[in-house]
Amino acid sequence: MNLSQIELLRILQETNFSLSQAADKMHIVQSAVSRQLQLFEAEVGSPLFERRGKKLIAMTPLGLRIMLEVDAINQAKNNIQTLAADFLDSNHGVLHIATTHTQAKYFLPKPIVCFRQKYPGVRIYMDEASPEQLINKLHTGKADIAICTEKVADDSYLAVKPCYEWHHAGIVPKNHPLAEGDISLERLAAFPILTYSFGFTGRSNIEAAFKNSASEFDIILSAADTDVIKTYVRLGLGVGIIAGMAYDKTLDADLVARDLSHLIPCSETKIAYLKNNYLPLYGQHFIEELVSAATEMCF
Amino acid sequence: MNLSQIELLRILQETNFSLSQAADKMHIVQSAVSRQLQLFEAEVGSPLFERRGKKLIAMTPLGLRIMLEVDAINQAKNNIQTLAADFLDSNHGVLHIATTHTQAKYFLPKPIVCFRQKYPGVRIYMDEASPEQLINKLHTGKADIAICTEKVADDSYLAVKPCYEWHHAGIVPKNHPLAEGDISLERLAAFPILTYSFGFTGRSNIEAAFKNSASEFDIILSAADTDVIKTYVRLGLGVGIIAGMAYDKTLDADLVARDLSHLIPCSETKIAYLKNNYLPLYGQHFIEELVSAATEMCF
DNA sequence: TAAGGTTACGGCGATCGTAACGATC
DNA sequence: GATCGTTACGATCGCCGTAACCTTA
Repeated sequence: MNLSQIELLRILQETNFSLSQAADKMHIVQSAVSRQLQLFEAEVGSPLFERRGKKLIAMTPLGLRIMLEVDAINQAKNNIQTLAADFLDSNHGVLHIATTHTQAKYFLPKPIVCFRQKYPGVRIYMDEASPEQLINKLHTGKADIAICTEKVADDSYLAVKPCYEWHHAGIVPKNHPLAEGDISLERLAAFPILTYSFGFTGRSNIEAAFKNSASEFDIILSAADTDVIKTYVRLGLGVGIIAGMAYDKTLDADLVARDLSHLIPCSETKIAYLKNNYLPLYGQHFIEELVSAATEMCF
Repeated sequence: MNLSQIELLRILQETNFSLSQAADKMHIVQSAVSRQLQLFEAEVGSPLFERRGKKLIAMTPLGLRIMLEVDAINQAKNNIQTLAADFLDSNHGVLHIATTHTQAKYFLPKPIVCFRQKYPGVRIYMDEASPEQLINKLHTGKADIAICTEKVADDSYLAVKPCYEWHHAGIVPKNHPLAEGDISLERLAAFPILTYSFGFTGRSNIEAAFKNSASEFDIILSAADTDVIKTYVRLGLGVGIIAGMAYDKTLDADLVARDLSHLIPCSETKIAYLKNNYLPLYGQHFIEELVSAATEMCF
C-alpha cells in the first residue's frame, strides 16, 4: 500500500471509475494505473470494484467501506500540506468559499473586502450553489468553507458555527395593496407568492409558517436568486418573500419592503466546514471576520 | 510524502525520537531512517523536531500538530488492513482486550469462554492495567477494546457503550462486628477501610459517598486488585469495600459480604474503543457477548 | 570512546513509459 | 472500429545497505 494508490482510489471515485481518465488526472499512463490498481487489490485480497468484462462499473461493499478510510488518509495528507504551507507563510494561499446567491451578494461583500485588506496575498474562489451542493463541495474538498442557512446542521462531519439571525421580508411594488396596512398570513396568502427555491435561504421556515396556519399559499415562482424574484415582483406577478438583508433601500427604492418577522420564524445563517479539515490561519480569521461583520449588521 | 515516512514519524514518537531505535523497529538501517526524515522535513519546509546538536529531543509545535494527522493516516491504514483481513476470513484474527483486574477476574471469564466457542480461531490477548493506562493503550493501538468503570467517558475520541451497573459490597471476616446489623456510613467509618486504588473500579463513587457525609473514613490500604484487598481483610486489617460481583459465595465463604448499595452510588462498567478504529466482526460480536452476559448476570 | 546521527556511493527493485494485444460498446 | 483496459518489456529513479565520517555524553 502506498499513497499514490490511495490517491488513485480517490480519483477513480471522481472519474466514475475510469482508469484512463484517472491516468490523465495523475499525469501518468493508463497502464501504470491499471497495474497499481491490480497490486492494491491483490494486497487487499479481494476486488474493490465491480467489473463488467474489463470495465469498472461500481465499487464492491468492501471497496465502499475502504473508501471511507481512503478519504480519511487523503484528508490528513492535505492537512499536512496545508499545515506546512500555513506555517511557512500564513499570509498567502487559497480560500474556496461556497455559498448561496443571497449570501454572496448581500452578506459577504463587506467581510470579504475587509478580509482582502488584511490578506491581499490570499486568492479567493467563490462558488455559488444550492445548500445541498455546498455540503457536497465541502466533502469533496472543492470548498473549504460553506455559508448558508439550510441543511448544514444535519451533517455530523461538519463543524457548524452560527453566524447571524435574520427574518424574511415581503416586497411589493409601491402601488400594491400590501404596501400598506398590517400584514397577516391570510392577507399574504391572497396574493401569488414569489420566493426562494425549495431548500434555499430559509424556504423551510416559510413552509413552516404557512403549514401552521389555515391559509394556503400559492408559490407561482421560485428561484435560487433574490434578484430574479425582485425582477418578477417588479413585473407585477405577485408578492416576493425574500431575506430581509436582500432588500436594498437605494437600489430597490421602487419596491416596498414589509417586515414579516411576526409571521415567519427567524432563520439563521451558518458557517460550515469539515471537522477533519485543517483551515489555514487566514481561513480561521475569515470566519471571525464573518462573525464580527454579522454582529455589526442589524436586520 | 509516502507511507513509510508517516510510519517513521509514528515510530519516532514511540521511541523517544531515537533514529537508531526507529531503524531497528522498521528493520532498516539507521542511515536510511535519517535520510527519510530529512526528506520529509525538507518537503514540509520546516523542522518537525527540536534538536540538541544532532540528537532529536522533542517535537516542534508544527511537528506536534502534524503528528495528529500522522496518527489519523496510520489509523486509516490499519483499518484498511483489518477490513481486508476481516472480509477474507472473519473467524480468524487477534483481539487485544485491556481491562482492570476486577473485570478480568470476575466479569470476563464467562463471556470470554462463550466467545472462544464461537471464534476458536481468534487469539485473545488480555492486558491488565489502570483505567488511565487502558485509555492510553487504545490510543496507541495496543488494545482494541477496553473494559472498565472509570475515566473512559471523558475522552471524545472514544466510543463508549454502557455494559452493566453494579454496586459495592463491604467484606469482613465472619466474627467481625459489621457482619451483622444495619450498615451506615458512620458505622463503616468507625473501622479501617481497605479498597481500590485511586482511579480504579468505582473508587470515585466511594469517595463521593463519604464526601457527602459527615463521617471521615480512613483508607489504610488500597490496591488495584480485589484479591489483595480480600487477603488483608482476612488478616483482620479492617473492612474491605469491593465490587459486588467480586464476592464469590464459595471461595469467599469465610468472609461476609454486606450490600452497600444504599450507601455508595451505583457504578457502571463500560466498554470503550476508538471511534476511528475499525473493529473486526468478531470484535463487534465480542462486545455484544459482553453486553448480553451482563444482562444475564444480576448483582 | 562508545553511541547516535550524517554524508557518500553503489546496487537493487519498484514503477513508469512504450508498445502490442484483448475486450467491449 | 474506437475506446478502454491488460500484458510484456526495457529504462529510470528512488530507496536501501555499506562504510566512512562527525558529534556529543
